[in-house]
Parts: sequence; C-alpha cells; structure tokens
Amino acid sequence: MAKIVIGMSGGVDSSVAAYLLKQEGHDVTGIFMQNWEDDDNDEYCTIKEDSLDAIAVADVLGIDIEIVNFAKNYKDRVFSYFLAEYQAGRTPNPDILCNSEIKFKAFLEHALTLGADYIATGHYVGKTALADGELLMKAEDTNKDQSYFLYRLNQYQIKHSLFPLAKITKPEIRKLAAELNLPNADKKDSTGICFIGERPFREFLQKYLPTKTGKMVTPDGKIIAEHSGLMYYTIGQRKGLGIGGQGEPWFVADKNLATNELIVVQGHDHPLLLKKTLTARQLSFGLDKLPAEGIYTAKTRYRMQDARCRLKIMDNDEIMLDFEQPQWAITPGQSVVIYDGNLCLGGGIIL
RNA sequence: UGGGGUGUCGCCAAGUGGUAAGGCAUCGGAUUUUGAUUCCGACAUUCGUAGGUUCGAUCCCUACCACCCCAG
Repeated sequence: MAKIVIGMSGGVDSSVAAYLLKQEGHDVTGIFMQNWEDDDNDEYCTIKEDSLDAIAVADVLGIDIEIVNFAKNYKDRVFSYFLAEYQAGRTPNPDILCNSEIKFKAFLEHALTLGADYIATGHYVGKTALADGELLMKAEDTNKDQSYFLYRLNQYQIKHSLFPLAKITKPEIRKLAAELNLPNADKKDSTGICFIGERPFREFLQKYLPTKTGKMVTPDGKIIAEHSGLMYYTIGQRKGLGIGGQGEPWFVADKNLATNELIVVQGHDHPLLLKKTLTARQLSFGLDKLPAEGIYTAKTRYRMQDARCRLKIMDNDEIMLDFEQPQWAITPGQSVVIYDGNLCLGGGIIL
C-alpha cells in the first residue's frame, strides 16, 4: 500500500483511475487543479462544474479530495510560452508543457509535500522498468494512447508517477464508470487546451496578441488573398483560408515572417507539404540522456501513426530525423516524439 | 462607336426545350486533452433584366443591361 495523490479533472478517465488505485488497496487522495482563471464567467462555469464532478466522484469512491490552484504557475510556465510561440509564427503544443511543468512538476511537488509516494493521473499511457531506469510506453488502448503528450517527463517524474489506465481501454472505462454509478459516467470527453478548454481560436488569441494582416501567396509569389494574421494559421491548415474557386482545396504550406506572407498551395499532397527530414531541439528524454543513433519510429504530431526513421545526433541539443516516407505537414513548434517499439523514448520540438 | 464573346450559388463550373451535376469556400456535426488533417451532413423553387414563342424555357426569339476581347 502506497500513498498516492491523483489528479482528478472531473472527467471519467481520472475518476476511474482513482477507483482502480483504491481497489488495489492504496491510500488515495484526489486533487482537482484549477489552473485557469482568466475568464469570462462562461468558462468559469465549466471549471466549476468540473470541480463539482470531481468532488462528487470522490464522494462516491470514498476518498478525500482537495482543490489546488496553480494558475500562476500555469501562466508563467505554460501560457506565456504558448503566446510567445504563436507570436513567433510557430504552432506550440501547450499541453505537452502543461504536463512537464504543471501536472508532473508543480503538482508532483505539492503531492510530495503531502507525503505522497506517487502521483497518478488518468492518462492513457504505461511505464516499464529497464536496466537503466523507467520509461513511458504506449497504452494498451492504442487509439487513446497519450504518451505523445508526456514525452517530456524526465526520469524523476516518471519514477514518481503511476498510470492506472495503462492496460485498460476507453470503452471499458465507460463501462466501469457506469457500473460504479459515477456521476460523470456519460460525460463527454474534454478537448481543447487543457485547463482552458475549447475556444474559438481566433478570438481567444486575439485577446492576447496583436495581429497584422498580410498576403496569402503561392510559392511562386502570386497573390491569392489576404490573411488576417500569420499566427492564426498552422502548416497543413485548410479550413479558414476562405480561398474558393477553381480546382483542389488550398493548404498552408509555410509562413514568411519577414514579409508577413502566408504561403499557400493547392492539393492535399502538394510536394511542399511533404518532408522527409526534420531537425528538433529542446530535447527531452525519459532516461535523461540521448538514445543511440539508429532506426526508430517517430510521430510529428499527436494521433499520427509513428513512422520509421533514422535518428542522427547533431549535438547535445539537436537531433535530425530522416524518415523512410515523407511526412505530411511537419510543423515548427510541434513536438516530434521518438518510439522504440512501444517504448516512448522522448523527443524534441521541431525547428 | 463598329465587330466578336460571355453572363448558372460567395468563387470555379456542368447542363439542356421537360422542370438546376460537381468542385472550392462557408456553416453544422463526428473524430481529437495542442493547432491541424480526415470524415459525415447542410448549402440556387432558381439560371443578368424585361418581354415573346411553347402544354412547358436556364436552354429558342427580341430588346435592354453588365463585363471581356479585337478594331479605334
């Protein structure tokens, strides 16, 4: 029996995770994190609802629950980065940082001060012990696998974490939740930036960042339309360009910060959207050291199938990946995560 | 001003005397703890305007309007 502090979001996954830990006989305490309080009342409501759900679940399970507020940490370590990246024309993944900086840092530290042996979350991910440490691995439910979002966890963070959902599938979670009469058994899965939620993207960014309109141009310089600010677009984006007319749909292929131009191309499989290599920095690996050069698989965004590639180490903080097959819409600011079979080794941020 | 051409959904674009394809864009939904992609659904009682011929016209005729091209 261990003392475990579990992050409870008010969703089914973390609720059932808490149940599973309790079933195993551990001393389980729940914590609801409130990390965003910037808002209009509208959004505050869903946070309030989520906290009430978490409390209701804790009540059903018979565990203690506490609400903590890491909003300042979140703003300083995650949200400011998120804004800076957008301003620089890249497409950040805030949830990855949120995991490494908040859930598995601020939250972990807090849990340890409460005397916890481990923290736990409702992530769909597993971990395994190797000769030189512990590593994350893909969840049994490969459809829901969230190891991509957790690749930045270091050895210390992995060692202090438990993932009760490693070997269970989402449908089983729903079923269990229903059998346990959890009040959130049918609650819709949450999406959107974690702790902030789903937003009308443009309006949300607009609240924080100034925008500058400019031209949409083809690779050979032909002006096609106006864009409403480079930060509103990401590589591979189709919707929202508003370019109608003849032929195939248009996609964002690139951004030119210097000229404030958005490069657009026609056709999903345009050569400019397909790249065989990428460079990544801001590396982070579960074993706290670079893996050996060689053949692995990697994904350049969540929910992509990992693709075979060769890892080349440029220096201590730069790697290059050479894919067997070209990858679609490799996007600066997004993370590339490297796998060895089911093991999630780590990765970095695409240049 | 003379000659030619074109006018069908926001944009491309089929169509034909028998009662408006498709694509892009857009909107809604599904999928998704980033942002995308993808998938599904919706989307012109109306064919530049006004008359005429016809049982019936977007398609035929006439006039007008607009735009484009060539001559000037």
